[in-house]
Amino acid sequence: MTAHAAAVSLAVSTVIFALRPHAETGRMTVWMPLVRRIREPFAGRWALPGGPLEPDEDLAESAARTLAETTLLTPQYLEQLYAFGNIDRSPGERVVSIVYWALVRSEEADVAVETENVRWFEADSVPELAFDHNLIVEYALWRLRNKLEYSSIAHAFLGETFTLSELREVHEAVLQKPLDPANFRRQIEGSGQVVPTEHLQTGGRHRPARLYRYNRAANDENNGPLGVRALPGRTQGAS
Amino acid sequence: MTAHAAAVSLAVSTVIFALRPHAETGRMTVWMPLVRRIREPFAGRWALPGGPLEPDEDLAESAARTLAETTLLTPQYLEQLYAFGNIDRSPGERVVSIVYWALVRSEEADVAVETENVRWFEADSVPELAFDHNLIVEYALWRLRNKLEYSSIAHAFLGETFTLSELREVHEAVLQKPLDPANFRRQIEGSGQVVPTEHLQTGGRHRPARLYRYNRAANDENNGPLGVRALPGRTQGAS
DNA sequence: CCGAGTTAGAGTCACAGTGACTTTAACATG
DNA sequence: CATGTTAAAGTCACTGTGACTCTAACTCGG
Repeated sequence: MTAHAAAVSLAVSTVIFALRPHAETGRMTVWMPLVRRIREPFAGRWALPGGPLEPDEDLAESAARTLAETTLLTPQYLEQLYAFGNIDRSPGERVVSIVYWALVRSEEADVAVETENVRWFEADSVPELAFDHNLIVEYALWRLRNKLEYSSIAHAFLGETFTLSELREVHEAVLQKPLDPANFRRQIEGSGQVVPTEHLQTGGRHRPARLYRYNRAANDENNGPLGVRALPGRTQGAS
Repeated sequence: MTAHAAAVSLAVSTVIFALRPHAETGRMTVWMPLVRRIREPFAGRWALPGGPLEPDEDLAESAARTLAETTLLTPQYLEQLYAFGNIDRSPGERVVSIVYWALVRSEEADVAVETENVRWFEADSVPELAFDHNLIVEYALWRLRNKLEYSSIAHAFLGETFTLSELREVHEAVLQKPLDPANFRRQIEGSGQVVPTEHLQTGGRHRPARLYRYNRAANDENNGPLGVRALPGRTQGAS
């Protein structure tokens, strides 16, 4: 445990997910912001936002910081994904990257900045990235789709309150398949992961839909000893 | 990503699980080997086996090496657990620990060495450990019990072939509850995660039991892009 | 050599959850 | 005010599961 300063650098990167309408079809799909590398190796290539771990910050803090610095976004959900540390993953030097994945609200992603060096890509068709970041993106997408089916993280893409149709749209966008509205309603309501409010959403040319709110208490139970929280500001991880 | 040598040390530790009979009851329970620290901080305390990451080895390699050096064991299963990196988890210096968890066969654990500085503990009642290792053990146990229910890792505790009763005994030991033999058989056989051999195991004072073998092909599908393998020697992780 | 004891392994039954589908409610729009 | 649209509730057949029963095939004690 008592290591002297080794020739191994430690970096923290983050895969950021948001839902945005597809270019042509207009349907919601999964997008992520990438940053252009300005130095070697892989100068000019797109890569995940991140940077070296500062000695005075926790891992999740570092992820949130670099995430905010490059994209000006604040995540609704932030969880550690994996530590990538193969010897040859960075040409020339040895870098171990601890990667986080984050979910941001769609409305926030809509007003996100796009600059010369920050651009949004559809998660399923990112270009060839720097380092092993294509593998990382693939793994993060797999985790997102996996976790959506047994956990309740979909609300992190939405606002404080939402209709069940909106929640279903999130599921459909992530899982890339249509879901039966009636069955979806039955499952979500039965799981207790959301709680109905007394407000309805009118305006559509149809019957008004009830607004629901995420039920934190019912979901905190199955998170294990590390207790991943779904709020910004509060960091999670080891104690 | 291009970090200069920071004041952050990087270590790799491993939580090793094996099944051994309980001291009094004789029933199988989950055990783990711990090593006694011989230097500060926490000198004298028990801790997870591990050490600093060498620049020329992958993360999983480092886990397997320190595991073998201290306990002389070779794991049947080795998977990354989590990266612990809170600022104050190690007094005085900043250490980020990438923790793996491993499963070893029961018969191998039976002949494992016990020295002054290496001792086996029951996983549910380890003493107060060094650093945040109690939290790490708790999380690893949670992952083990969680993953046993949706994946097929139980065979890693057993030999090449095994009866369904032996496999059920592993599940009962890990989950700490009895399972109905008939229902367990139905589920395991239906899942296709094991395949029957043509051999029977005689010798018990009852009807002979068929020996089964782990079905690698049927289980490799749902492991995600990282493809966690269940064999020693072969390392997994990022490419 | 036989009966008792034990576990292997197959089978039964009631019940809960799910996918596919139908029906009614309540809005906006033309 | 008729029409289109989605909300929300309800129906039905099917599947997997927990609890349980029954038969098979061995070892061991007498």
